Amino acid sequence: MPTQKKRTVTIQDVAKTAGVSVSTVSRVLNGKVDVAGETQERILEIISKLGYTSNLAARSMRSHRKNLLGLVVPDIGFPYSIEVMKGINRAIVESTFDLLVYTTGDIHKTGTILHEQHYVSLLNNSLTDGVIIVASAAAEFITNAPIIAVDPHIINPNYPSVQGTNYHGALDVMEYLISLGHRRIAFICGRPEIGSAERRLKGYREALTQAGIEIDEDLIVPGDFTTAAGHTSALQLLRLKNPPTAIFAANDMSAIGVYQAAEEMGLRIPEDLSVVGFDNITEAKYLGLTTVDQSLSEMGYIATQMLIKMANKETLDVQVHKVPTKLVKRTSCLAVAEMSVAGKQM
Amino acid sequence: MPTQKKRTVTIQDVAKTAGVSVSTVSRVLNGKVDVAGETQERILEIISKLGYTSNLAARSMRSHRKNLLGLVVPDIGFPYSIEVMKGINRAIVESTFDLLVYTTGDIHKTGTILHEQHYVSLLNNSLTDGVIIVASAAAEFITNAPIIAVDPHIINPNYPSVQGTNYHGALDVMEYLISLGHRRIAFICGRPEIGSAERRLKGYREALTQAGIEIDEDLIVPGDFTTAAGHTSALQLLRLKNPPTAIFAANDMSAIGVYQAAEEMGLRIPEDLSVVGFDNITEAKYLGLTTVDQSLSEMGYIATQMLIKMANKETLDVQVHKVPTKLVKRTSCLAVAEMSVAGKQM
DNA sequence: TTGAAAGCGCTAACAG
DNA sequence: CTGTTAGCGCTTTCAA
Repeated sequence: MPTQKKRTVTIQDVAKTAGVSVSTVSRVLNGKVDVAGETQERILEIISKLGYTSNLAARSMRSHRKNLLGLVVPDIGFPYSIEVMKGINRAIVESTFDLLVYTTGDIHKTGTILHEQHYVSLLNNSLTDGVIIVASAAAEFITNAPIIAVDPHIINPNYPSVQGTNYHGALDVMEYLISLGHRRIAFICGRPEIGSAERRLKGYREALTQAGIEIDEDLIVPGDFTTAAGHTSALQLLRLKNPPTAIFAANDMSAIGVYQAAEEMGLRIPEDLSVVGFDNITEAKYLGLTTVDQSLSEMGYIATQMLIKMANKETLDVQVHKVPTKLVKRTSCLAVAEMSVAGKQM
Repeated sequence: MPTQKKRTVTIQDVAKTAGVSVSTVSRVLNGKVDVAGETQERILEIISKLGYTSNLAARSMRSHRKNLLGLVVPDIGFPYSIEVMKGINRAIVESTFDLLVYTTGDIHKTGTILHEQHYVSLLNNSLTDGVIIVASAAAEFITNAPIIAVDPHIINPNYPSVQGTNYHGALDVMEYLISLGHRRIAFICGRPEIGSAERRLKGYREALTQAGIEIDEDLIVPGDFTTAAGHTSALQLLRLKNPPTAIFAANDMSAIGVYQAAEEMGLRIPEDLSVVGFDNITEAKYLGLTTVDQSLSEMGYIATQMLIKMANKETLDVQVHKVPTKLVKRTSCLAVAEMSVAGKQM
């Protein structure tokens, strides 16, 4: 392996080479003003000549402000995490903070709540000035530095959080479908342990009640946010004696399952069947399916800004920040594609 | 702010509470066998009661193996980085390593080469067992632990790397376009300082030469991988007295610019104009544009596996690993959308 | 089987 | 303006 030093260059080496004490070097490193110009220059030169880099670990151990934010996310490869990270990224760009993302690659690799708590502590107790936790299942965290949760599973967590308006989004969906003349509208559930999924279901029920449409429990079918489950449940619905004319899926992954099922049954969307999915992050948006955009990226952006405020010891205006959802109506694939190009939504 | 301890719980606190020395606690923490079963249980209990988490910084400073890999990316919000991260994520899941991603959010925030080198050292000299660096511009790195580069700008870097077969991919594109009967094929360049962009251009030229088509330098126009530049250059091309019948864009972002330009000129794709873009990661794939898939995610996957080998002190079979590109022919948006659903490429 | 003590590389008083 | 000194929290000999 080329280009590798045998031993790491430390502040000691720099000090020795420069003929000064380590504290002087440290001062230069930290941009303190009380160093003679000549000394400073010499040290800087030696630093770059030796290829010295300060040891993050040692530095974090001593000083308190690190200008580093942490992000704990179960994986970094799925659309959901990616959307949130886009927003976080934007806020980081605008700030003076850097970002350290910690991931185990897979939520199933290690367990959940315990590990979330562990990683939050790991980062916050040593390296970072605060951490963002995405889709957290834990009810509380032990940490010195501030934390903020994006879309926590718990509805009323014990920590500041950013959440989408899931209930109202569901109301919007139903209002739209009902305005289209639908009376038999089915709902494909999300994972019941997740707060946001339950709010969507609640909105579904409430909208029917308000519209004076009797709730048919046969039209409420299980799901788990996957395309496979959406597919299965949609088939079940479409084979009913009295099938629904519209299906509201708890997320866009499930909606794609519905799309597949409709295709297999030879049904056309939206002529024969209206399909709406919550979320707007997967290929559903290219299939002409109407979706609810809860702007995950916006949630990441706002969360980061809130965290930075906390790291700067400013107080927060609200403990729970709500990001509004938006119904995105679509009719065909081509229309979408052209729209996204015209709007330069790259 | 609720749920926050005033002071971080340290190994000292655990030791004191358990009535043992810190070294005993440390032994338990590190799974050493020479601890009495009874003592171990008691300590474990106290650890969880106190909510103790070991300080990553302090730990890293003393021990050498950290089971942690680093990733340095200029940003985590752009399609390019995201694709690579998907593959890295997959490899991490399969391994015993965790991943720490370091980003400044934006390549322009801080500078480039110097900062890349800095971050690599930062991670590798303290926290991680090795780092992956994406789209690196630096020619060399000073680091103790191993590094691997994904798609480095430099063609022959001084460190192990994973690269796409850019030259051959370009050859494939040209073969395809020529087989369609095109003779006037234009090329929109990428950033000239980037090795992979230059290889694509080289492939373009070589293919023309081999096909006995004279190279018209007017058909080779500048670009910088952005949609805007692709748009401008495409307009320039299409307004030529003798315009091209096909355009090969150095990446898919530029290809979208071409798509926009064609639309403005009232040209239909592919009837009036064939468009091919290198890369397969943006919405280009939903616009019916033919693209070259260089499987960035595969590159991330392989790089991670190579890095793990190095971290385990195994030797590498090759210093430069080539990941083959693949031409993805498309004719219309709908076809693609259906294809991707049928294939369940979520 | 356990404890005491020596640092890892760094920053932050405190003197000078 | 600069050096001395004392740890940060942890792992790791070395003794007991």
